Amino acid sequence: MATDETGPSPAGPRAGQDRAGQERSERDQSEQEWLAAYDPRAYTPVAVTVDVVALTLRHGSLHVLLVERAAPPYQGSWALPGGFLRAGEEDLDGAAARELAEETGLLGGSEVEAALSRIYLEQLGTYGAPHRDPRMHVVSVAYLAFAPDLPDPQAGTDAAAAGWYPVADLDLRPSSRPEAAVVPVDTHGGGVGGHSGPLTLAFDHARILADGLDRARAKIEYSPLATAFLPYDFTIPDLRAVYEAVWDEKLHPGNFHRKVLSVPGFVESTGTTTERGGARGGPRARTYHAGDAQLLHPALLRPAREDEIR
Amino acid sequence: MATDETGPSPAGPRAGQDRAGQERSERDQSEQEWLAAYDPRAYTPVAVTVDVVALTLRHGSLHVLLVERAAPPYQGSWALPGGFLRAGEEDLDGAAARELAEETGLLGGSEVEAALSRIYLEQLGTYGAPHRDPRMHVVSVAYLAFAPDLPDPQAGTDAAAAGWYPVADLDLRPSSRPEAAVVPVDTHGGGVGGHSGPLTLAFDHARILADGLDRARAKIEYSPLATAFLPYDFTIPDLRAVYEAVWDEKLHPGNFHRKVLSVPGFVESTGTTTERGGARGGPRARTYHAGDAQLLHPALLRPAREDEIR
DNA sequence: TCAATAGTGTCTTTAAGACAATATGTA
DNA sequence: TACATATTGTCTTAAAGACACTATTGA
Repeated sequence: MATDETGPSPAGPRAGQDRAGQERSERDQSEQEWLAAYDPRAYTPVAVTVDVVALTLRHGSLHVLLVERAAPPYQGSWALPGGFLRAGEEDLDGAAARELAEETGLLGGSEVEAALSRIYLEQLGTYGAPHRDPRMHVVSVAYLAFAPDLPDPQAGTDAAAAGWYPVADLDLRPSSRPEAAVVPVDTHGGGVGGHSGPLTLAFDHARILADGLDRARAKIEYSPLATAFLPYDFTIPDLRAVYEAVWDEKLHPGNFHRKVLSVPGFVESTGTTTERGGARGGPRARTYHAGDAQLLHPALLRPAREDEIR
Repeated sequence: MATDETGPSPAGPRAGQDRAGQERSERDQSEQEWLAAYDPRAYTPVAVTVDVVALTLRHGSLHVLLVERAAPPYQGSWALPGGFLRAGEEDLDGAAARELAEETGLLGGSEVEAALSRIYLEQLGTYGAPHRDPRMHVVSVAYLAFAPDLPDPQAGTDAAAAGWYPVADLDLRPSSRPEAAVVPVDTHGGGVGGHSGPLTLAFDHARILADGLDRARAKIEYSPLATAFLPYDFTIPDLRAVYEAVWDEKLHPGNFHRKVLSVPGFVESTGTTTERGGARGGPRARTYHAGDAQLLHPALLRPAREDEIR
C-alpha cells in the first residue's frame, strides 16, 4: 500500500483542496509511472449512492415506490429505493437501473421483464450536504423513473418491505424536508397499507421526491413521456388521466383530445378501439401508441395557476 | 481502526452490493452503538469532484471558462475548472462556488467581488462512468454558471493557465466527446490566444460542456436568467444580444423588444437611457434591470428549427 | 331509459411572426 | 448626408380555452 506521500492528495479534512498542487511534485515522472503510484485510498472517503424516485399510476392516482429500511440509520422508516454505487464496475445509469430492479424484486417473470424494459429513467439531481447521512458524507445521485402499472414489488435484500405508496398521502411540506439528518425516529407502524397520517421519509428523501415530482410535472409538458406511464396501447382518455394525476388538475376532455392529436408524432393510431366502453358508460375509445417525437411541438402547457405567476 | 467485520460493508469489488444485508447482523445493537462502530474507510473508494461550466458574453459571443491542466492526467490539456469535494466540510453548491472563485483567481477586488455575487449557479448533472478518469472511479457533479463579463482570470493553484475561451472555437462533436478516458495526449500549444484549430477537452468535459450549452439554451426560454449575463442595468438590445449569442440565431429586433416588455416581471424600467446611441448610429436605448419574475409567462420560445421537429 | 363519456365543431382571446414606419442617433 | 438602430404600429396566422353538440355505450 502506498503511503500518503506517494498518493496525489493526502487524506484528511482538507483532502481535495488542490489536487494539482500535490501532483506538481510528480511532474518529472511519466504519466504511466504516476498512475501506477496512485493510491485511491489516500483520500478522505465520500460515499456515492444512487436513489430512485419511481413513479407509476395505480387506480388513477400517482404512486411512488418506497422501501422500509431494514437497518440503521432510519431503521423502520420509509425511504426511496437505492444503494451504493459499485465502484469501478458500473456507471450511474446502470446503478440506478440495477437498484430499481434489485431492491424491489421486480426481476424475472417475462411480463415483468417486458414492463421493466419500458421504464423511462433519467437523472434527477445530486444531493451532497455533508450531514444528510449520519454515517459519513454521502453524495446521492437521484434518478427519476416513469413506469407503467407494475405488480406489487418484493422487498429486496436491503429492505424489510417495499411497495407503491400514494404520493398524495406523503408529507412533502418544506418543514418535513430536512436538508441534513435529523434524529432518527423509529416509525414502525407507518407502513404501506394500514398507516395513520402522512409519512415522513428518511434522510432528505422528502426533498428529493418533491424535486422529482416537480421534474415530472414539467417533463410531460415538453416530452411525450406521459406515455411511459401507460401500456404500449392506450386511449386518449388514458393519456389524459396521466396528465390529470401528475398535474393534479382536471383537464377539458374535448380540448385535450384535439390537442394531443394535433401534435406531430405524439401518438399514432392503431386503427382499432377498446373492447368495451368506459366503466360508467360511453362509447369505445380508439387506441393509440406512442409516436416517434422526442419533443412536443407545440408543448402541452399546464393551465396557468394564478398563485404561480407572481 | 475498525476492521472490516465491524464495518457495515466490506471493501472490495462488490462493496455496496447490499448495505443492509451486512447491516442486518448489527440489528441487536442500538443505533448509537452501530454508528460509533461505523468505519467509512471500509468502502471501495469513489472520488467526488465538482466541475463548472461557466459561461459569459465577451465581445458579443459566448465564452466558457477553461483551465490548462498543470498535472497528469491530461497534463497540458484544457479542462473545465473543478476539483475534489471537501469531504464532510461543504455541500455541492458550496464546492462549486469555491472552485469557480478559487481556481480562476476571481477573488478579492471589490468590483470582482460584486460581479461574483451576481453569478448564477445551478447543478447541471452528474457524470460517473467508471473509467472517465484513469486514476480511479471519479463521480463528477457538474454545475452551470452564468456570469456577467468578468476580467481575465488568474490561474489558480491547480492550473497552469486559465481564460475565457470562445465556445464556437471548441470541438464539441460527438466524436470528440469520449465517455471514458482516452489515452492522454499532450496538447501543449493549443491554448487560449494563439491556438490552431478547434480544441478538444480533457476527460469527458466536451460532453459536459455540450450538455451545459443545451441547458443554457433551454433555460433562457423559460427563466429570466439571460439577465445574469449582463450588468445590473441593461438595454433591450443588450438582452437581445444575449439570446442571439446563446441560441446562435438572429432575432427580429422589433418583435423581441415588444415581447420582452409584455412578459410580466421580466424587466423593470429605470426611467433613463444610455448616454450615447449605438456604435454605428441609432437613438439612445432605454435602460432596464431584471424584474422579480422567476419564470417567464409566456416563455420566449426559440424559433422552431425545421431539422429538430423530426 | 338515463347518465356518462368519446369525439367533433365553433367561436373568442391570446400570442407569435412578418413587415412597415418613424424618430434619433453616429460617422 | 447616409446609414444604422430603437421603438411602435399593423396585419396575419397559430394556438389555447370555453362551450356546445352528437353519437355510443354501460347500468
